[in-house]
Amino acid sequence: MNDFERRNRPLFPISIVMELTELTARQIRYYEEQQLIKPARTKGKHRLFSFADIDRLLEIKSLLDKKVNLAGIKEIFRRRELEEQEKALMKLKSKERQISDSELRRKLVNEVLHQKSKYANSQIQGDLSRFFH
DNA sequence: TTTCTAACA
DNA sequence: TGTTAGTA
Repeated sequence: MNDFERRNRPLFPISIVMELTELTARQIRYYEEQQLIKPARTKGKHRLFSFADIDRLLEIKSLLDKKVNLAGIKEIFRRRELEEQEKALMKLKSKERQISDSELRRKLVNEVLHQKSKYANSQIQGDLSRFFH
């Protein structure tokens, strides 16, 4: 199990979350109603919170202390998600470039080893394969 | 007993 | 946001 799965695993009933966050059940349910958190549910419809949910609730509490209203908090979370998506996209693009580079290298090596280069007939066509593994 | 939803204060 | 009613 990786860290992401660990952080997002639904484990705690609302009573535990109330203790950890010092929020009332009413507040926790209300923040969910306002889409600031999305705890999982048991088959009996009871909420199950993850460590990530708890972190989020603590941050909500902190921001409310700083006089940020729920709309503002929602906006902050929205921007953070956009940043993360942007970051994930850059990572994918980077990976694609790496694949392209390795593919290009593979083709070049293949050309030289099989003397397919347009310089195959030049005098430097000598055995370049010794430069590759 | 705990938690849930809905509704009123 | 607190509180209460009636449930599952």
